[in-house]
Amino acid sequence: MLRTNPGLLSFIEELYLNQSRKEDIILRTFSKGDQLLKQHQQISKILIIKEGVTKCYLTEENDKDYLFEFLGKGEIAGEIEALKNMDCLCTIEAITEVSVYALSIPFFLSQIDKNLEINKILLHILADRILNTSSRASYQQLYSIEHGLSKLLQLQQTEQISLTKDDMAAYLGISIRSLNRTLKQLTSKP
Amino acid sequence: MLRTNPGLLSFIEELYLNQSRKEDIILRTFSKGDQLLKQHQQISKILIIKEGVTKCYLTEENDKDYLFEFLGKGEIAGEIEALKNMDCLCTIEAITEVSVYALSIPFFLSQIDKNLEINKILLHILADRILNTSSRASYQQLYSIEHGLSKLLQLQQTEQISLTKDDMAAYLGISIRSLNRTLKQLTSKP
DNA sequence: GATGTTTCGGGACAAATGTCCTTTTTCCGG
DNA sequence: CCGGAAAAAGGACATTTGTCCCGAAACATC
Repeated sequence: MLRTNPGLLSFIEELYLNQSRKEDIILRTFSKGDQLLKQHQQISKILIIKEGVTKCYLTEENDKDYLFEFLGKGEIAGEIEALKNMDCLCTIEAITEVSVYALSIPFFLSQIDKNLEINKILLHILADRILNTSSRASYQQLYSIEHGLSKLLQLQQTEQISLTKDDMAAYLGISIRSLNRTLKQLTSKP
Repeated sequence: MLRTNPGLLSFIEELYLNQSRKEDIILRTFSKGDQLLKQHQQISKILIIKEGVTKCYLTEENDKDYLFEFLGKGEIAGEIEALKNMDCLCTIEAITEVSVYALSIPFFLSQIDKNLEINKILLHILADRILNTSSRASYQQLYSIEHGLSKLLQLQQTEQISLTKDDMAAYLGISIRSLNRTLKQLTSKP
């Protein structure tokens, strides 16, 4: 639900501190609501989240949002777009204060081209993401919306964040009306 | 819908012909209905499809199947499980006669460990798969079932295969009853 | 504090979908 | 060719979900 990757974070942290040029990896901060990457636009940097939580979503042609995941510490964004040289697939938006390590694209690609270790790390990241996406897709068939919703509510507790109802509905893939109904059920029953 | 990867196929073909030991990559054939990999079981080989079409699905605890994709020439299976050293996520089943290149797991992992080129190839494969899965997930929100269904029917025409209704329903994520209804609509209207 | 404006929740209805069960079709063995 | 079993199709109903819209609450303005 909230994805994190501590291993990648410490790896990048080290890269950041040891870099010779001081332009390959820079630190950036964003305020709540800022868009780190925008759907259909060219990416400017590859981002690794150092602190904070973002949401990753895409807006479909019918104006509905499809919210893929919440990204936390150590999660990476933009790497697929860089690899495939394509425009941004989805929008990454800060839902808390966020700080990130931003790698320049040439730097990232040159590393991919020659650094075996980074390749392996990235391979595992992408594999994890596939596992995550796949299991979520089937999860939404298997479990009831109640189940997903209560996990969302939990997430807000533990992370001390507050999601808008729009976000919750977009994540669960339902309308706000349905969300309200389910919320009412949840609060009355248990 | 039917995924293929001609580039990977010719790459493996070459590896196969040039291998020194004759056990790293072997050829295998399967009949329609055979299961190449089975969910929850350990994988024995990494497979690359040389010829034929398979379906990739997982059976949920409520006994419903979730059909991810149809895999054709050049598609790979088992690589994520090998990488993450885990049991098979889904079942791969032949829906036509199928022949595959089967790589031994130690061979595959040793290549990953030291061969930069294979790493890069795999990276692109996984990136493609993420793009594919993501766009399909949102696609199913955006487009009507009619749309997906007519694409399925087309696929059967062009590939000269015939899917069972169960498969079609599992792919579309609906019940057979719904599938029948939609089929009727499709045949009456246009 | 009254009034207008915006946001939010929920009622009412319609559409879509699943489940259950009956009817129809298909397929075999005799 | 017939009868019966098995598979497929479809009718009927219940449930879920979405859309539309109205009224209540929150907020701002004067």
